[in-house]
Amino acid sequence: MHNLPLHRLKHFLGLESRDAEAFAALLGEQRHFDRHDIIRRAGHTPPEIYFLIDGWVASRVESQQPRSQIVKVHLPGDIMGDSSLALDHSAETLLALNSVTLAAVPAGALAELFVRSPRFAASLFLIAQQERVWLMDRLTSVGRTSAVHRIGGLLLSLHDRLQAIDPSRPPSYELPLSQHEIGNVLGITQVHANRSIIRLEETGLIARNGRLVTIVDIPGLRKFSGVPQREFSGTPEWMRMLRSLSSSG
Amino acid sequence: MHNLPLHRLKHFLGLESRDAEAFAALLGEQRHFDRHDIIRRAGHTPPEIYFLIDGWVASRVESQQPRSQIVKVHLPGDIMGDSSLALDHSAETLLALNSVTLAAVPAGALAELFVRSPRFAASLFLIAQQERVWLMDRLTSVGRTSAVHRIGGLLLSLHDRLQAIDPSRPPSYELPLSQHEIGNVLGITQVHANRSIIRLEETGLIARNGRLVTIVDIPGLRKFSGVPQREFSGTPEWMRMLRSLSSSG
DNA sequence: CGTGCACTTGACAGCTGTCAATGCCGGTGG
DNA sequence: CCACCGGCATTGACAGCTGTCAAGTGCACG
Repeated sequence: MHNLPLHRLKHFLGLESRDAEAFAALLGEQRHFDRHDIIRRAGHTPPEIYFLIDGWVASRVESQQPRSQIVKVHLPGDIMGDSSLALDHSAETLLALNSVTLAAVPAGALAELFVRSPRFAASLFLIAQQERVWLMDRLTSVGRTSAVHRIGGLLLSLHDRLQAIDPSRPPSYELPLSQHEIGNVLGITQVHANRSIIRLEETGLIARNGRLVTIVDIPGLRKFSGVPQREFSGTPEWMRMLRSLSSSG
Repeated sequence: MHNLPLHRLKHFLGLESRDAEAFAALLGEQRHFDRHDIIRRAGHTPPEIYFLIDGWVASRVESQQPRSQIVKVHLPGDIMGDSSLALDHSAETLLALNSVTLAAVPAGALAELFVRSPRFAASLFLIAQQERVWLMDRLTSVGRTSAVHRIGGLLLSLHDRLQAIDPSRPPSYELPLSQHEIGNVLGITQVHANRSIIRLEETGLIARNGRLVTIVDIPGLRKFSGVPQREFSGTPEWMRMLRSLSSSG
């Protein structure tokens, strides 16, 4: 049994709230996937969302082949598939990048929680906004920087997010993406991704050992990649007035 | 006095709901801006959001100069500034592209409406998801297609959104963006934007007359640009169970 | 030991950025 | 009214970044 990574939900809810646990109670059976398994294919839309418990998942937009693009790499604690709640046909394919454990929440159960706790609703709203900000940063990186800088930005932002899950973790992690997939995230080809990784390594900002990536110089890489370090507020003032499960039952 | 463009709010709420009007009642005084005026600068975060009543607004992420990137072109009916509700320091600068009329809603008032109408909360959540999907499509366009295709995709998606505001509108509109700004949206330089626009015009898919853009062949341009036509569900089934102002007072 | 997948490297073409000059046009001051 | 000016659009020349094609290497796995 995994210890559920509720850090993202709790970030906006605040520590006194029990809403994260209420959300966890909605989770269905845990499902497991292996690398390259497709969790949900674009076009299908079972009205449910997914909570990523363990492993990495890519969210890929299928434009006309072979122009698909990985728009998000999900890490444990992420909510997945929610961007397709607004669509009749989901926009993204969810693809396991390594061994994955997740659980689903039906949209109806989510709606009930929206009613029971406006604060939970606001929190989910803010998490979606957080995803928008990250997506905007990624668009900026892809739109305005060269391949080497994009790689740096990707490796750094993954580091930042892993750090948020486990602050005691050293600046080093196993990257389960192939270079083809890395290129797919960054909007470059596999061959050019390879060359750019090597050139980034030559700057001394990162080091590699197989797929183990180490950020050697975090401030240096942050400056180099130009990716801003976003500081997301905890529970905003206006959110404290919202009823939470902790105060209603 | 403008007729408020509530089409986007009503899309998910459904016609029987009075929530869109309740939201409209929260709007502060109308404010006016001229082209090039800065509505809100990145870094500042008054806890409020904006409702765009008339005109076009660019949302620009300020990375280290001069690497800023326009991540969204807002049209009437859009909610602006909400992606920064989660941040201590807003990520985006809002910039008037032509004559703009808008009104603000304090975050506190928004929170009250979240409590009074879970259905409104869900609607705002879905609008944020819709923005995520569009942003994902834009990232795909920038990441995986050449400059000519990106221009086509931008012009087509603007057409689609204008069409959603006024379905009777002909496939022709005044584009208030300079070529420098177009390049800034697409992740290319002004010079290359110019060349690409001219090459797109030569395909016969679009026509120009000054800044008046006409989409000559809509299906052709859709195929050419590779931008999918997203169909956003109206009120999803799971949302119908949510209490709305129409049924609670 | 063969097979398949991922990574690496080279050569070359094509797309895009940079630098620079020209033309156009509306607004301003003389 | 006209000269001047600044912003924007257009064009040319050239360099540099990135994609494509192709071949070779290394490694895990059966």
